[in-house]
Amino acid sequence: MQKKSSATIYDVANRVGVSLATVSRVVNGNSNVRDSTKRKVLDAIEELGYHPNAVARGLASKKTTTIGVVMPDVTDMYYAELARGIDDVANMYHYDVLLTNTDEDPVRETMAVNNLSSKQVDGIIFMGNELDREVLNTIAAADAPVVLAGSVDSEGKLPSVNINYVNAIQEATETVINHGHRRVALVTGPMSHAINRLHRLVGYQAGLEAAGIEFDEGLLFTAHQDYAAGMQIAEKVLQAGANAVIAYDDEVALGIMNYVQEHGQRVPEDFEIITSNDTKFAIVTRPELTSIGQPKYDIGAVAMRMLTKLMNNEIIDDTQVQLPHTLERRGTTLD
Amino acid sequence: MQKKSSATIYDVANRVGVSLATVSRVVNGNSNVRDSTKRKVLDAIEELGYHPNAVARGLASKKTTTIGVVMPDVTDMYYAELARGIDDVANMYHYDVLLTNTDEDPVRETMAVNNLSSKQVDGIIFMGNELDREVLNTIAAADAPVVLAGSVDSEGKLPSVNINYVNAIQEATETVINHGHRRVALVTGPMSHAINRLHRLVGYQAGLEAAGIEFDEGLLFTAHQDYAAGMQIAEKVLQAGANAVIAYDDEVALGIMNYVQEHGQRVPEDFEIITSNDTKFAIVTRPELTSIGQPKYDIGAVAMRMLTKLMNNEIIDDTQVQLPHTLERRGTTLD
DNA sequence: TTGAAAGCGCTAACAT
DNA sequence: ATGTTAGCGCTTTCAA
Repeated sequence: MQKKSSATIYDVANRVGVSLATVSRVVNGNSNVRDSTKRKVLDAIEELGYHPNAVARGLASKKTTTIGVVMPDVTDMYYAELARGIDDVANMYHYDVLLTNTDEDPVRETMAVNNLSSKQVDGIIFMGNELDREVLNTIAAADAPVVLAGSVDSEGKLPSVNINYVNAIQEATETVINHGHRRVALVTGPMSHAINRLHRLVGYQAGLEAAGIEFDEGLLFTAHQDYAAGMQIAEKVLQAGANAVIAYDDEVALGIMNYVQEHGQRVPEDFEIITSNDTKFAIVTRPELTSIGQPKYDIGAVAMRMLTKLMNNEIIDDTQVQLPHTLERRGTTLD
Repeated sequence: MQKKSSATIYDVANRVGVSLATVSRVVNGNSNVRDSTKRKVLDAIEELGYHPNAVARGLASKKTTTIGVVMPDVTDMYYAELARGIDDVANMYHYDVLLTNTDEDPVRETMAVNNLSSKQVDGIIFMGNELDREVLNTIAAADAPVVLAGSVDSEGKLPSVNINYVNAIQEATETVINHGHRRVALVTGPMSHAINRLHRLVGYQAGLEAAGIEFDEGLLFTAHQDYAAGMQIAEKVLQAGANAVIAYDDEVALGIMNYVQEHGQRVPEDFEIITSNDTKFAIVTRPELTSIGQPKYDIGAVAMRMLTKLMNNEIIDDTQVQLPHTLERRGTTLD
């Protein structure tokens, strides 16, 4: 099978009788081309079916107009919605997106970033957990800016777009407490992740403290980010005597909801639930999930927009953006 | 800001005192290198922190080890799960994935494919609807093989991985009819899409015919692929006097379920529902959705595997793969 | 406004 | 086993 090698810029130049440079100029919209020649070049491009080779262009210009997106899992609705925001504004600015799933495995996160920089991406959007120093160095060496979307780094120094997790969780915690449910459990991911240790837990504790409730480590739970894990942890949550739960993931929250309901709890009368991501999952069940409202699409979109500026060496006033969050009161809380 | 230009193959060669070719050989695992020099080269690579530039490699070798994935929407769980299967085996074979959302807009599908081929992807996985002739030609010209995943082309000629939609829908239709629900509605996407016209509708009609029920066009409905659309169409479904529905999308099915329940129907006693994609959405509600079971991850994985063979010019016995489907009987059907 | 020419970093014959 | 030498298709000074 022979590659029907497509026309190159050289063929176009030849056809018209101009130099490569001239063709390159019209292709790239450079103004310094006489209208008549421009027209001739355009015609030749049309006739020859010429399409610029982005790889060659990337090598010559050192810009690939490609960015890398590193995320835990596309099938996680939260990240998928961020990814959609990223992709839309990436397209808007004519960037393509190289996508990698890592399942939050630090080893794969590192490999992903290294791989992306060998592909010479112009920038990276990172979603996940800790980006270790080594990786950061790799990125720095590759001179590709990074922005975190819906993620935090423990030093809080990297450009990032988030909501204020501390406040959001605190408000959620206070909400159920105010409804008289004072045994509130917190279900998050591992405390080794900065976002859980430095944000969610802190907000939770602040909520307790505001109500004068002593922190009880026995009400702290860790669960994987899926429905089955929610079902599983729910048993322990109930055993711990909780009558409310703040969950960090909608599928987990749903697992908990179904489990507790099937074990004699009325939701929300006996047991309240607030979830964190307000994905599509939150509204398909009965009752619907009360949730922290996050502008997920916007988090992705703003992160990507910030990245375009970084890639362009533009000055950015604030690289630590916090978008507003809400509390979407629905059926799993009282009132 | 100055790019700390990283080491090139040239630097490594210089350092060791060998030629570019030799370094290239060890980097690419070519056996024709003496062990001692190989070691020296490896050391130099380590010391210099050399990372191969994939763009340069792509230009020289005409292989980018990148494939393109064109899909309607990452936030659609069905496609997200396919994408995960694709990504996993892509990584397994050391390909990177360039992802594009098209919202099933033919214009954007075309643009996406054109763009991907200008980026010189080695192959494309397409999910969506009709790939028009023009686009197909573009791809052919780019010499990049394409395989459809969870999608069909009206001519049925492109390499593809699917389930047997006709049989699956027919079985679903017969199932509810056997339960005595003979007014069964079909909710799909637009009939302009081959998969609806040539597969789903056909299976539905076959199911009716097997039961000796006459086809009633009034029980045919079109809805967007989301929850709100399901809610909306449900009203009409009820007005049409249906007592069962076969839906092509889980979110749509959920919208229908919630609507009909809120309008006096008991599910499944009065009204049965069978959905098609068996995504995570199917099991989080009460009742859980009865669904056609599709090996979504595998559809993606197998499609990607097939693509690797195609990119490798390997002989493939069957380019029209149909994976087995099931019927997952859950709470929205009787028995 | 246009052209000439030197790369970008690497692979792949072809020699040796 | 290793080196030489052309490119790959394009951008980008620098001249004209």
